[in-house]
Amino acid sequence: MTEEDDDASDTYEAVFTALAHPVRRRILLTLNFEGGEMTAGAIAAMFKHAWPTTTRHLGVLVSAGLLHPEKRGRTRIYRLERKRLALARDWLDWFQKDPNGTTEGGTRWQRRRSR
Amino acid sequence: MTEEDDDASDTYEAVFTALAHPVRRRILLTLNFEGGEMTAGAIAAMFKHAWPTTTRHLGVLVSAGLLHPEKRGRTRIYRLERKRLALARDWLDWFQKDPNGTTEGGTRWQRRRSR
DNA sequence: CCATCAATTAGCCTTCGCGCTAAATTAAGC
DNA sequence: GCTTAATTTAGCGCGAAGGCTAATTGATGG
Repeated sequence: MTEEDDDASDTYEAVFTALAHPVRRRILLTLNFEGGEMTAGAIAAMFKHAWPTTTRHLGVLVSAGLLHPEKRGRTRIYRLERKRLALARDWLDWFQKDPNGTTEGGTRWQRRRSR
Repeated sequence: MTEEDDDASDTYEAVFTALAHPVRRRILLTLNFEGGEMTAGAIAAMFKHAWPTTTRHLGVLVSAGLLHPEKRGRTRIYRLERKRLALARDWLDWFQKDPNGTTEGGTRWQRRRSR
């Protein structure tokens, strides 16, 4: 039970840490826009910084589970893992609904965004 | 136009960086569960680490716009800013819907979570 | 097989995050 | 007004993040 909690905590830590850097967010957004898959070269070409820097960012995204790498010939393809992003989205969703089902505590609960 | 983008980028950077640390996520969750408001002392009492450490975490959350501080007598009350959390949630939401309205690119688009 | 292209790995350096303790602030209470 | 309680500010130390260049791997093509 305690271990499960730690695992979950580690998961969120990795995901939100990965999302914290603008370069990594831009990689995710572009990947999303481009259909979910890109080569390392195409991703590295987006930035002015050195290629190894991009490689490192890709590593962070992969170990957070947000990207999945696949070797194809001499190029490497990175695929977006939308389920992992949904996990973070769902965590944030807790703050938009009634926290525990009770109405105690004073603050009234507005239900925003019906969709 | 470019400045607006930078501002937005800074906003997301601050918010996701704030969310990256387990202590700060726990503060937000507890605050949510407790109705949205707590004193600094009550928050600090949740953790085994020193009080100034909590003060610093609260500072990070405040400058990310996720918490709003209010002086009341000699105690300080921190209030949860749910709109700010919704902003991060909405950013993540882009990855769960059709990215640009077109169906090109191959990946089929599933619409998860009807609620 | 040798050269080349795609990408990663190794190693360096600087800045930043986050823990601590000690000192300072500020409001209440007697 | 002095003490006590609530909280922040100052400053230190260490380890990790994130940039760079140089070197290495591994698949392709001639």
